[in-house]
Amino acid sequence: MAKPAQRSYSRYAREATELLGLTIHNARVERDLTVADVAERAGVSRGLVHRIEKGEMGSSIGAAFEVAAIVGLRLFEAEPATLRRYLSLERDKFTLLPKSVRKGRTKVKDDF
Amino acid sequence: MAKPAQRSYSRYAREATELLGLTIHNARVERDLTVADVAERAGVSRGLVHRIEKGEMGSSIGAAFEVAAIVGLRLFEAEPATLRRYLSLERDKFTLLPKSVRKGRTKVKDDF
DNA sequence: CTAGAATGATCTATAAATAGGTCATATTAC
DNA sequence: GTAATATGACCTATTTATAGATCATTCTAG
Repeated sequence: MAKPAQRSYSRYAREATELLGLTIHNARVERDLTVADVAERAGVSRGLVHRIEKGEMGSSIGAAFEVAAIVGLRLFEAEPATLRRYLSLERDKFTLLPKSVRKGRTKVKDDF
Repeated sequence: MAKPAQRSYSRYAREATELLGLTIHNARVERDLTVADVAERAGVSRGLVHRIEKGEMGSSIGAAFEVAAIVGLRLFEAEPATLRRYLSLERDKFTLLPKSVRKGRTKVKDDF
């Protein structure tokens, strides 16, 4: 009962995915790592690394981020310790506020 | 002949995925959008949006980035136009240089 | 030039993600 | 309080991604 297939994506999402792939590719080349090297370290196949670098939308986020980490990319432009602080901040963001401060639903336009 | 299953991920990749999910969640709540709203706009199921917000590694990168865009997140901290410039830069990064500047393979440590 | 290596693409069987439903539990509105 | 809504979790059928192989091409080293 899944969808008939053929997803559509916004331009922004497509370009962001392509940018991630290109950045991974460039970082890998700069570090003189082969696709096979990265695939083995990430525990995925050579073809998957290739598709991630191509920016294919269907790749799993786990594999993509793992590969990104292996080639030395810092997601969110943050070092591990910094990223951990961000995590704590986001985790606590709404736990203190009562949810009732969020009142009426508002229409938001798709401005991307 | 796929792998027997049960992937393992680095801590950095796991935390980056969790941070993305939390940030999406907080952005959605701030905009007073329901999970169902976002799911419908993204063309995915309610459960998938939920899993993305939980930071599950198996979600597709396309779905995750689409949802992120819908709740107003700017991946790579870039507006659409800026992201497009980044894309161009990354695309051209190595096309000018001869590949022979990259000489011997170097050992790189897994420092994350 | 030739030999070797890396890349990029395609194919098939299998594993995994997803849709879409249901249900239980908050949470909010009344 | 009750009703309505949102969330979170679970299940199953189906779609999709992935592993692993092969092959053609491009790049590199000699």
